[in-house]
Amino acid sequence: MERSANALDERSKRVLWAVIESYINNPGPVGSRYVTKKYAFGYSPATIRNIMADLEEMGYLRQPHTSAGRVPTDKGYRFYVEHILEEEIGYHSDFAKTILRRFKSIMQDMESILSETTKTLSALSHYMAMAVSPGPEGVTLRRIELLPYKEDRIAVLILTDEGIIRHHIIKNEFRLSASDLSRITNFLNREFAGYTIKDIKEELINEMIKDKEEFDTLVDRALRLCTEAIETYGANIFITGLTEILDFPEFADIERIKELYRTIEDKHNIIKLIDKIAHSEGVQVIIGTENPIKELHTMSVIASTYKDKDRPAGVVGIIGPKRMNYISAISLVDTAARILTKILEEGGEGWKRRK
Amino acid sequence: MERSANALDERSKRVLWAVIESYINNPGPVGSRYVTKKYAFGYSPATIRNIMADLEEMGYLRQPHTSAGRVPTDKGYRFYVEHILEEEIGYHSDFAKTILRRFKSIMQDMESILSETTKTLSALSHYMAMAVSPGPEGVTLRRIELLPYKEDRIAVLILTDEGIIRHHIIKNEFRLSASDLSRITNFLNREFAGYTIKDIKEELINEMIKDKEEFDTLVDRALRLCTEAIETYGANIFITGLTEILDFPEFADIERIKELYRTIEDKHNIIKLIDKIAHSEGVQVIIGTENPIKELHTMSVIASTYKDKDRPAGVVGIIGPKRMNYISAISLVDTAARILTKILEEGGEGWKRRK
DNA sequence: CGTTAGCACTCCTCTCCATCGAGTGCTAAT
DNA sequence: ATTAGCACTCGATGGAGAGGAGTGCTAACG
Repeated sequence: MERSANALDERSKRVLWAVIESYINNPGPVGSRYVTKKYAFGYSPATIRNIMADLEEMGYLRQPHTSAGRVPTDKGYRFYVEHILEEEIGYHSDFAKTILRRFKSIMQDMESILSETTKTLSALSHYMAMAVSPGPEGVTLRRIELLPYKEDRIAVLILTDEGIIRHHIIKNEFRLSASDLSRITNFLNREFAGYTIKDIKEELINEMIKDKEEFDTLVDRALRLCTEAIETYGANIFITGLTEILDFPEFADIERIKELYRTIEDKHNIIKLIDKIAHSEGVQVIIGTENPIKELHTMSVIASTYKDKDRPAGVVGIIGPKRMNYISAISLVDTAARILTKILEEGGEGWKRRK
Repeated sequence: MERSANALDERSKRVLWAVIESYINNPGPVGSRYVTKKYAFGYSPATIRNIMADLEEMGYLRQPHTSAGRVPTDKGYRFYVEHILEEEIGYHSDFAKTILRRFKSIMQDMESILSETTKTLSALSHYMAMAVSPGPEGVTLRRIELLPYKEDRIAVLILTDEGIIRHHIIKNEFRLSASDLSRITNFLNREFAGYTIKDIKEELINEMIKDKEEFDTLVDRALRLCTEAIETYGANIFITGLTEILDFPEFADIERIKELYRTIEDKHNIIKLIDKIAHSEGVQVIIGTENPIKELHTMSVIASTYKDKDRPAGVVGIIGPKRMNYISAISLVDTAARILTKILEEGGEGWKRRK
């Protein structure tokens, strides 16, 4: 009955698949009899038990306690999603329709779109949804405006190609007049428009401050002013739909909820996760302990990057229990990423109206 | 032993006070013996029992079940906070210091300040904190800017006296040029600066659209454009610190947490609550069933309005279990409201630097 | 007449234990 | 290799009983 440690024959695969599907559809360990009833394999429970014992030995399943049914391990889920990912991922047209309809009515800045996306995504998937806006390296400055605000304040408006808008208030340290500001604005746009925020932040400003002696004081002041506004630029994280997953039996334990809530409230935590996803191609599935965030070891994350000019811009995804409907979740996330990529593409040409 | 239905003699008051304080300090019904031990009244438990029975009859206390200790009713808490409110409310200087220190470093727009305020408030009180930014009727337009953005988009920037900044993207339906926009901007500022958003929304625009024939088409277009941007203006609600109250024994029940979370996630819900508070003077305490929101019947809300030009602008407050430390919570909320009022006052004169 | 000691009683909470049932692992038969 | 049969394990369920906190009542007291 010995079989090589990692090779799964066809029959084992089918049983493993059956166990995982059963477990996803209703919680609680799945037993050998249930599998034989639900899936007509043509084997008796005893045979299935043998196979399940093998699968356990190989690390795909485990027993919560002796004489309970089997439950998939992270390795088991991994097997399951690998097979899903091999298939063509279905474009989720319901989702696409819903979300495009919403966008048509708002047609707002990118971050409003991301916020709407997470809402739609969590409503349709019944899991938590998250989205991350492009970071400094993925955002190209289109226009910067310095406007006189209050007596000693200036409002800085940053408009980007990606449809992200940020405003910022800075002190008018040098008591610059409206016409000064207008001149500075022109200068800034001439110098910096078309560069990414990251480039502006790291290279240009440093460089120009270095040989500032060559410039007149107004330019020097312009650089100092916009430094503060530029430096605060950071990606925004949107997370919605905690209520959606609250009813899953895996959150019957109150400590779990508290832990989860604390984890997502601390958004810096999520950054770690994003890095892992941002530089990979296609839909990423992170199961349980594969997650760098310890608090999410009981959860699965499905995420994908959306792109701008063929470079990864931001991340969109779903967070749910490990026992989640991977097929529909993967399809939803993939669709979301495609839509966001499309919006950015069209945005580059001026956000043409969809027909 | 009968005594008139609502009059509390001095001794009863002292006992009631003792029971409530005991209950606030540690959960679980408080018994007659505990009271005599902890507070040296000079009476035996039996006497206290009699008094407590009277207090129960009058509706200030109740028994969770026969032969348990007493627990305050909402009426009991009401008695308690009325006495607190009669006293001079202590200015919470720790809080004031902390928050002013933070503001000094950010010195940002009003909504960032509100966001920071809730964070500090929840961290210091260990309850949930909320804040509401001024609504359309409390916000005076200082400046509006229309900037060409993408090919067929215009970015609208709204700057207000209260330090609230909003940006909005609208369609450039009329293919207006940069110089058109600049002329429109001038026109809008000339006409509307100094009015509240509400006034602009309701009266001015309607009026001007009515006799639009008298105006040239550019003005007509200007009005239409800014209508959309103005109309979306709404108050923002900030709520932080759910994690702070998660550990209180009243949330040992998982359903309670879910319910609470759903309640605060639906921000429209909170609006109802705000109305009740916004038009009252001083610190408001809303105990349990006094709350118009049914889901908050097990909670208490402590809130106060902050003002701008002597008119109520927004609301800041704390949400916690009924069994909460009212004395410190009231002091914190009062201090927060005063600070925000002060910031708005100073903002009116140009956000002068604090010395 | 208010106050107090004493005592029976109530009701919650915790723990223990028996039962039940689902599901396994093993063995022997096919 | 597969299967039927069976003993066994372990969690879940629920009832019984002990323990304890606290009350309400009564009768005695100053």
